[in-house]
Amino acid sequence: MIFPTPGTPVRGSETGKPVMALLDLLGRRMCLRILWELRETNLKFRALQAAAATNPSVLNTRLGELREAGLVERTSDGYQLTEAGLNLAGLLLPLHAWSEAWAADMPRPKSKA
Amino acid sequence: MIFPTPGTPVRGSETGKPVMALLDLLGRRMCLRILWELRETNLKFRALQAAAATNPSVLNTRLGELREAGLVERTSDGYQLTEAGLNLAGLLLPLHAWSEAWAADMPRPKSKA
DNA sequence: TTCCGATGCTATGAATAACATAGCGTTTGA
DNA sequence: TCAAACGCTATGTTATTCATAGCATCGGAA
Repeated sequence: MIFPTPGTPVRGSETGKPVMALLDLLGRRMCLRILWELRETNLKFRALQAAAATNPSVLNTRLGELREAGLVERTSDGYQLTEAGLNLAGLLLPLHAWSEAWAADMPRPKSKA
Repeated sequence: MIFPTPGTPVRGSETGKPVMALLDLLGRRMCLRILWELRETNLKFRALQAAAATNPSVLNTRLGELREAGLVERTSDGYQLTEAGLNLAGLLLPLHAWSEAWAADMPRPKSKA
């Protein structure tokens, strides 16, 4: 599959704009989740697999992409975010608070209407 | 497929935590992209399809999910973000600047080493 | 040195989702 | 009243993901 890289076309965009490559990358299964799980701790392969409740093939594929993208690196202490990865994860942190407000506004889950 | 809703299990998490539902939702193809394209303008179905360079079935599926999630609504003037959707899209805006810095740090696309 | 368990994957086949394209029924405007 | 735009749905093919099994390596204990 196309590897999302700034400067080259990706799914949904031929322009090569970095943000398009990023949106393609982040839109792949478990990608956001991996960044989320690693945001404040290193995790080894199996621990990450358990944390994200995924299967090894998808995990390994995503990890390969994230390493290629310079967001994740493998150390003797497991996978961890690079400096760039940490910066990106930092941008994702507000999603937590947003999601709580979102949940509070959603009548469906507990059908309290 | 499981519909990501706060309070119910989603792919990758049984906890029902809102942020997990959100990460599942955002991790679906074209979901981030749709939010991105609608961030500052309404778009009708076909215009959105062209903007995101996708096919109508995926687009329609995602739009259904996003409308269920209360992030997108359909008006006589096309699809637009709800207030919640606008708030979320606002959180995504910094990705643009981040991606530019990311691209600048990546030696690969232009192999300038 | 020989186990054993943990680790980091790879392999495989089935299930699911996405893709590309055609086209249908309705609305809008001329 | 006709044509173009619109919002999709349908269909068949391809790509991705899922679930599970299993293998090679490594470190530590016996």
